[in-house]
Amino acid sequence: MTKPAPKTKHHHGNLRQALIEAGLSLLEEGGIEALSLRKCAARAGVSHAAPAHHFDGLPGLTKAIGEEGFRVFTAYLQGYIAEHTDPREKLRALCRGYLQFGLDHAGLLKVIFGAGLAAYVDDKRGDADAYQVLRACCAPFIPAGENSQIVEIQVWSLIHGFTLLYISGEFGAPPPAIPDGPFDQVMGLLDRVGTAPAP
Amino acid sequence: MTKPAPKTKHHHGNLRQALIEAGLSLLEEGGIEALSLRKCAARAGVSHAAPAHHFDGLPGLTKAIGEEGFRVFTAYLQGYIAEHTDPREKLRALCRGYLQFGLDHAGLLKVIFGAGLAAYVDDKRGDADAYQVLRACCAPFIPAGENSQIVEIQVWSLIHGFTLLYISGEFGAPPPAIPDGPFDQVMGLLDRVGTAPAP
DNA sequence: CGCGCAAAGTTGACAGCGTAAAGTTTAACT
DNA sequence: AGTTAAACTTTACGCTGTCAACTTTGCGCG
Repeated sequence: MTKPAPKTKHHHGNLRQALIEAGLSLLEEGGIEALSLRKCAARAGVSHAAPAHHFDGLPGLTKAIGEEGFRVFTAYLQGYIAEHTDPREKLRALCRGYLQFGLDHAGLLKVIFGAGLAAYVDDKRGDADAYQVLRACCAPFIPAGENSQIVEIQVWSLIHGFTLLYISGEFGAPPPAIPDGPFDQVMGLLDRVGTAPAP
Repeated sequence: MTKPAPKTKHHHGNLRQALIEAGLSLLEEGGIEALSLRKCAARAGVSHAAPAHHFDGLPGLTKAIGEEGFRVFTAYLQGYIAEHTDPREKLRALCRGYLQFGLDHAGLLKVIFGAGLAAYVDDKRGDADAYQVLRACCAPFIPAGENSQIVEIQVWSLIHGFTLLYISGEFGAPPPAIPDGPFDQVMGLLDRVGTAPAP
């Protein structure tokens, strides 16, 4: 399948990517508990010490997996907001994509936010990463002359907290498909974002 | 200090509690990474297999530590809301206590929410646990005839997400004391909780 | 009163983990 | 063709959780 890197292929031919994909599949199958350096190596068909030549230990491999996962995460958000034009619906769709990513890839979400998101954000890529997508969706709701970060942090905190609590079962066993009613009700708080406070 | 359990003291005299407290101190010193069954045993002065007689392995010890931590967490929330009577300020104080607990005991917070909060909630204790405190603080803002859970979930999600993102450094390195301005601005979203949607 | 028995704690072993050092293969480049 | 460095393997070490077997302790019951 994916072989776009003909740089060096002494023995294996594009290990590194094979290790990352092994890690991703381990993550899907057994959650974050199941992720281990040695199992990634075994699944890629190399010895347990081979990854050391491509990553800086387990933290390095985990970071690389997180970077890959962050791209998937970004694609989720972009895919969900794509079908909407109204700013409010767009913001709501962003949150739905956030939650759905958490449901589909719970282990990956923990990897991404386990090391601090800053490790994956590449400022040079412009609006191609998840935080820039959030930023763009929040922009229409920023009151004139106010700190833009406030709204972003409000939205991010709300959906991030909801997603983590939801997938860890705090609101009851989560069905794989998001029930529209309750989700929309909770996210109704977003309708107040950026508006004047109630009297 | 704490010796309220003279049940059995064959050799050690209240191991179990000693193991829990060892785990708590390990958590404070080295975060969740530093918590291990063998280190707890060593710190309590017993062999590495001793904990098996008191807990069901590491998961069992972790759960017990989480229960203890949950009591501290509850005390934080109660302490912070105690000094306020206005419902809005009470709700804000609750959130401040939540965040401050996360700052003071980051490892403990991860233990508590790592296994699902439901493991620690004891319904019989009435309003003495953290969720009941949250419930009580949300009660004044529930619109007549509406599902009370919605507001609770909104508040919980917002402060939970904010706390986790804050302590993991997503908003920049967190100072140990919460800066009032930004915190109040973000929590300003709470002022819209339970009010009619904006036109 | 003393005996037994179960609870509490110790010791030793095992598999799995991450990591480091040393050795071997392989490919590329002069 | 020979050298050199990267890629990979092998071996080993310390740490982890868990299990089984053994020793000690002290309570309760005949």
